[in-house]
Amino acid sequence: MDNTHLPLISGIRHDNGALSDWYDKIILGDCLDVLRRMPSNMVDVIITSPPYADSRKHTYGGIDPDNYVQWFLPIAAELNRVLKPDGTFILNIKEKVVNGERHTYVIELILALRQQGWLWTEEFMWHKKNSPPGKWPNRFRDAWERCLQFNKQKKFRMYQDQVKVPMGEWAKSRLKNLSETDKRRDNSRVGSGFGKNVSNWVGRETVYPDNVLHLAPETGNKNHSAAFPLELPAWFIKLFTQEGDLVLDPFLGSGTSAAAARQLRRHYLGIEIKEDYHQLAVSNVEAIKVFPVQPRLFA
Amino acid sequence: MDNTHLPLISGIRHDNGALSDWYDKIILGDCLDVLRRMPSNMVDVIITSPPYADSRKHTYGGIDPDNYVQWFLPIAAELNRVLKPDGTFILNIKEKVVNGERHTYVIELILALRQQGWLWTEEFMWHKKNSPPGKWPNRFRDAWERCLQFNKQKKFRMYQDQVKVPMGEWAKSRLKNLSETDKRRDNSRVGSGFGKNVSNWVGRETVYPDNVLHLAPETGNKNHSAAFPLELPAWFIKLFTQEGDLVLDPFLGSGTSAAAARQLRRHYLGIEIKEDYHQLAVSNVEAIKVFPVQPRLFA
DNA sequence: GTTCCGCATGAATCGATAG
DNA sequence: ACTATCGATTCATGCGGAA
Repeated sequence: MDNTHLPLISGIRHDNGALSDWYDKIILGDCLDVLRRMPSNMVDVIITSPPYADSRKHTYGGIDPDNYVQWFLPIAAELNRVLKPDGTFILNIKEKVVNGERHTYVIELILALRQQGWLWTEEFMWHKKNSPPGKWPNRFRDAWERCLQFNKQKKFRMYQDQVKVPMGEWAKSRLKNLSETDKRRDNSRVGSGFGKNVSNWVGRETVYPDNVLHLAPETGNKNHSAAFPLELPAWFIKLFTQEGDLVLDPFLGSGTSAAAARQLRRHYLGIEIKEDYHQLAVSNVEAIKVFPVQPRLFA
Repeated sequence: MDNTHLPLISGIRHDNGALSDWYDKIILGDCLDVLRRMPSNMVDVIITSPPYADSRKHTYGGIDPDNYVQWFLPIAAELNRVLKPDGTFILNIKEKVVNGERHTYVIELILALRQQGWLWTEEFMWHKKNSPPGKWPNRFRDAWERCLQFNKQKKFRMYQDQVKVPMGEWAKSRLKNLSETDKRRDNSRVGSGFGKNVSNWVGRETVYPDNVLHLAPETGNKNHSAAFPLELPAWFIKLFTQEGDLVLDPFLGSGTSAAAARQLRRHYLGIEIKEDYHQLAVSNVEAIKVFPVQPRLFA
């Protein structure tokens, strides 16, 4: 595979060189080591889905739920350092069931991160429309995950207009179980808008979303499985960054965050410890076709 | 208003009399006092939405978020005592935003309840489909609340079949085609003595739900605002109790939990400290029309 | 080219059985 | 007794092949 246009760690100066040396890299290595070499206050948004406790034993060595907080805290400290003061950290995570109970490592992590200085600004909810099946005598299948938002300070950048949703789309994604009458009502509303003030309708074409995301997890459409669908990091990237900003994912996995960043013309920096995942990420990010940053006619 | 058929606290013996003395009552009083007079192990399910920190100041005197856990723990201890060993406690709650952050009293409460002996079995998510509009520079509108499930032991009663839902739209197209194949298969198998295919497909007209509830919050159809819509407690009541079981809500508010229990022919016990809410609850519960519990001919 | 249809698959969990 | 492994259970999506 030809990665020459995607320089890896070997091409990076370790003397706090130009920030752009860190742009658009997919680095093979332990994220704690790599993060410690990065300059401070350079990342605009961090979006990551760290290995779930014990669930990727063969991939990451498996983090014991009881040691999860202690394992994550040093990494979070570095994430805090490299993040810009007005940047945002999005943590996609969900506690697993241990011995019939939801384990508490996630909520303990929230408390620990606050003690570390992070502000727990918000908890978004990712509703997984097609969660894996399963039935147990004491439990239904799990259809949601947390997307925890942390910040370094109360004032942070947020471009809410970038994630406004057309009302039709919103209603569509609202839920598949919308009744036919709802759909008809929606259509009739569009039709009945004819006599109304056009500017009113234009103004109502898009609405702000809420803090619940309805996305289907990506299932084996390629020959890999992504932790989350491209739309998930894309949504947060649009919300918290502008074109040319830097998106960091310290647990890149198959590269979804970096792919989303590239597609949205943000710079990306991904770190992945497993070589096969790293290769997969490079390949997946390469596959993203982007227009040149200035797709205009020659002057 | 004629409440004679809904005896209140004054009609209850304080000597641990018959359990049925506590059935179908709506009690005006402080829930901690009332709970302490109740016999142990008598309640099948507890469903409640306690006063939100600081947000009902004029109603409940306002619980400071920083003291929320300490305020709730003694109540939770009594709830644990009165709950049957195989019963379930559902806590509908959502942390409010304080000083730009989600406050931590809810997740601290989870940890404290576990230390008290509760098992944190599951966290259901209530997605509020029509959440009230609102926009802030750093935050979207909040469209979900937690429904925390706690139990006294790993084995608890759960009637999953009672909350099955129709299959998704996707099944219709498939069901058509597969029904023909299924019939053919069934015919061939009838000859060989295996006749379970048809019944399998009949059973598959409904599927088990997941742990995300999609309900619209009750909008001001009365002149009050209900903490949750009737469907919310109804769902948990169907899931965790059978007809004739006892449903407890120690913070009854306008009576939604008791109304749902009555409608589903469960016994109810509601406690409410504010007199106007108490009256409202009595009125709302009275308004629920139910068939007699034993609509049979005289023996 | 479209549309339709069949099929594999996913960050799961429990209870029983085995060591 | 305590840990490790395995089978059973189940929904909705998107891909690929077929009509």
